[in-house]
Amino acid sequence: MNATGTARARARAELVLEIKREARRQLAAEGAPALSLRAVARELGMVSSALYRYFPSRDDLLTALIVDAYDAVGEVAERANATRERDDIGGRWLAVCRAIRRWALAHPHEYALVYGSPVPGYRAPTDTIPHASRVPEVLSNLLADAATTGRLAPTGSDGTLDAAPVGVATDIAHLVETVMHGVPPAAALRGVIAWTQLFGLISFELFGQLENTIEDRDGFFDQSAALMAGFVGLPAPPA
Amino acid sequence: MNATGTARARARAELVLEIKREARRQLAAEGAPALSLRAVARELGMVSSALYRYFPSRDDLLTALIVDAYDAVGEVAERANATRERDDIGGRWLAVCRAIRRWALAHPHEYALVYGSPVPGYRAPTDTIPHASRVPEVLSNLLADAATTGRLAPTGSDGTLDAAPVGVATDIAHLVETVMHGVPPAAALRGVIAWTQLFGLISFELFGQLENTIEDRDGFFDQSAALMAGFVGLPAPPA
DNA sequence: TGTACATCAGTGAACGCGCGTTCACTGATGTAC
DNA sequence: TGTACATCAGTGAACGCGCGTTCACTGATGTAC
Repeated sequence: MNATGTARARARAELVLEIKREARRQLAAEGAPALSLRAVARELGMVSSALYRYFPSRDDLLTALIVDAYDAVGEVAERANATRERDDIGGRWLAVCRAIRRWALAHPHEYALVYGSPVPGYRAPTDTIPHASRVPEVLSNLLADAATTGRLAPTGSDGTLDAAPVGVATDIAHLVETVMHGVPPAAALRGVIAWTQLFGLISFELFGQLENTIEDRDGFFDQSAALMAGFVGLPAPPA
Repeated sequence: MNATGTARARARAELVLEIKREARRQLAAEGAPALSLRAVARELGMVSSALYRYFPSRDDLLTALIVDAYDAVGEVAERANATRERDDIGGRWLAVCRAIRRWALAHPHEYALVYGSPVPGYRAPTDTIPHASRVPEVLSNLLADAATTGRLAPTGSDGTLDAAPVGVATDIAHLVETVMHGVPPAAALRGVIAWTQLFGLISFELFGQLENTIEDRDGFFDQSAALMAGFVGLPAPPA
């Protein structure tokens, strides 16, 4: 009865990991809709019904994979963010953008699982929300750091949202309150837009929309990250 | 043997349409991976093997749906573009963006079919390319019109891409040559970025990433379109 | 216009497959006294 | 420390289902003379 529990509990925890590992392998090979409990069990040398000791249904296994994927991309974003000096806002921005893209290219099916079209018939439970928030939080912190250290260039007028409908102003105000402390509303709005651009570009690259248009994917991505930094008012990333 | 062909040929053409219509209905209800030839046939009151007279395999039916979806979104973009005066660049931009989004919201599964994660095991044939190009072409024409009528604001330095890697410069030069006639490279680059942002935002809205973040979706979308127009150097859309 | 033949649409049965999930069971591990 | 009982992991068979695709066939439509 030590910290890691009984032998049985430890075996159980390990098998949960192995099941997810094998499921992730099949996800990478075939995509989410083709993921099957039976195939996972087969590969693990178990009988399919045995999996029900660990996951009550296929959907629960899928949920676990989604949570893991969000955590994985959240973690690479956090780590990339931490590799730069806190004051090196431009460097942090570029590093985070690149890290997310690198993870996406290395794990295209896991990326698709969370940022692609929803799996039909599957409805994500609310437990995934905190895990999904890790990337937005990194970006929000970055913006907040830029704002509070005076490194955020003014974007139009005085930073307020005079042209925005009241609904948008409310949404942005809420974001500023909760995660983007000290960020002027105009910059916060642009930050959210940059966030959608970042994932839009990665999805386009991964899902084939850049075919025959942009061949220098690395170069284009860096250019895009630099220009979007400027759009938000962040200092230019180091070249 | 008139222009529409024999009775048999006309019946055939109609049935092809009906099959696609039913397949689209099931797509909307269940999503692409759940689309089955048998279910389509059943709903049409035919035996499943009869469908093979019209589509040699499930993948061919899927390809037909993809082509139709690209054409549908391309057409709404073209029509929206045509509703404004040719010189009303800002108005055209906003109208096109909104039309694409409206179509996406009305046909989420068709949108996901072409802009979402690829269907596993399905490899799109090259015949889809021209249909996929219709939206980019509308946006490119819009940019070209802005440039040639002097309505494109300069974006940094002299419009050249001095900071861009050579690969990106080549890609952009190719775009300018083929579809963005007369557009300065710097603006063309920003145009492509805006294109990725547009679809990134629509995908985020459709696939649930804006949940608990942006509630005023309409307002946010318009704000985004306006700010991205500015980013590219286009005139501000009318409020 | 009428007939003989070719083309095509649609049928129904079958092949072989894989899936998620349930259930009664055996045997091993853990717990309480 | 030893024993009696409870908990849990994994088995194997089964249920009921739907899928894509093939194939030999019937009967209707179209074509050539």
